[in-house]
Amino acid sequence: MEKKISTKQRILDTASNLFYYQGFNNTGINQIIAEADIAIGSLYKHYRSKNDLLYSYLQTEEEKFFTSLNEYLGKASDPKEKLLKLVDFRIRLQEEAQCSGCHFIKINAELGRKDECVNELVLNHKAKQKAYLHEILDELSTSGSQHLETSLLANILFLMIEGAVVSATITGNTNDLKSVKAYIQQLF
Amino acid sequence: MEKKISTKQRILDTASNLFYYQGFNNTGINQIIAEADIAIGSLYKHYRSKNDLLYSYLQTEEEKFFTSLNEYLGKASDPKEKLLKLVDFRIRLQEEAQCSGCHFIKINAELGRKDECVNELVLNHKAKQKAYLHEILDELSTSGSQHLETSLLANILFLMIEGAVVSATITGNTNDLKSVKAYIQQLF
DNA sequence: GTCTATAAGGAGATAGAC
DNA sequence: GTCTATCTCCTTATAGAC
Repeated sequence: MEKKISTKQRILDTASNLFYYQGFNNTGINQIIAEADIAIGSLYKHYRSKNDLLYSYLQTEEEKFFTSLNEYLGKASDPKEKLLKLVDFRIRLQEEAQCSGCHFIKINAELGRKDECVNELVLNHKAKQKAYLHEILDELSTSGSQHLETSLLANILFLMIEGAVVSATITGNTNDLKSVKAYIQQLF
Repeated sequence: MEKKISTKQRILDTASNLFYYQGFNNTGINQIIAEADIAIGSLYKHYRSKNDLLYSYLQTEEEKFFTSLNEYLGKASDPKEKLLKLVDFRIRLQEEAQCSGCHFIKINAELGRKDECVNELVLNHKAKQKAYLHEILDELSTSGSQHLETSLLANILFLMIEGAVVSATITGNTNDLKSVKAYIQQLF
């Protein structure tokens, strides 16, 4: 017994794709309702405004990100392997998305920090990514040699990956993400 | 004899600020002419379209960036000092701009790679930044010990800085750019 | 809950007077 | 070269029928 995807979900899926691939400001309500094949009245019954749709989009992406990441790393136990797989995860995401970048960086670039709700979601997402890296590096420093202060190194690795994802958005390839992998290989 | 800034220049300055601080898609022609205090007819005598204004904006920023950078590094001769000053330069730029990020990364995030002219300007700017870092590292590897393949290290430093500038846009501070400086201090 | 019709305003761009 | 007036289209959002 297959359950039909709800209208509300279909609206969110359509809007999410458009926001991500062509930008929030470049996406009109009319295009969303046309591609979701619904009437405008239906949209505003489910979502108060275009901004409400944006918040739902970002919240969903936040949940999807860490669920998928944990799933992807699931088997790995060695911290170095975890680091490499974490970068692999980002490579896979970008290759699946035609190198369209990070949802949160893009929204921040479009809207700045003015919308408090959006900014909080972006800040929170990035803080969680950084904390995730810090956890992995904690395992590394207790099991092996201590190269650098763990906190600084976690920060630096985070920034490298951020830069490499942005570079993927600009160049359309994942070469720089692969450079990050090569650097991690040499570092530990 | 002070020369008055031309109307054309004033249009470009106004548009550039608006594009940078509130985004390209968030900036309307009406706002540009209002803030530049000119009539719409005048704008279209000087620029064919809003896109034409965008190209001029990016070209000007490209020139300003490397002119200012060379000026800032002018005195430095030691390659390690050059690296640190290069990051200092980015810190200063972000602090002067209330951490509003990189002109080119932001435009790429808003418009993607669809507009060939914009994408070429962004790609070219980033390639020049990377090449600049490579040059400095070449001096380092001939004068001192060779830690890593120069090309990979230049890449990695570039990505770190890119990530730290994006982080400044998100957090509103330059802490991560300062982490990059700390990392460079330890690296060489 | 989904629909159509429409409001109210802003977008980018052009014509033509001065 | 600068101006005003205007065109056409699209924007987000609401009202009210079914």
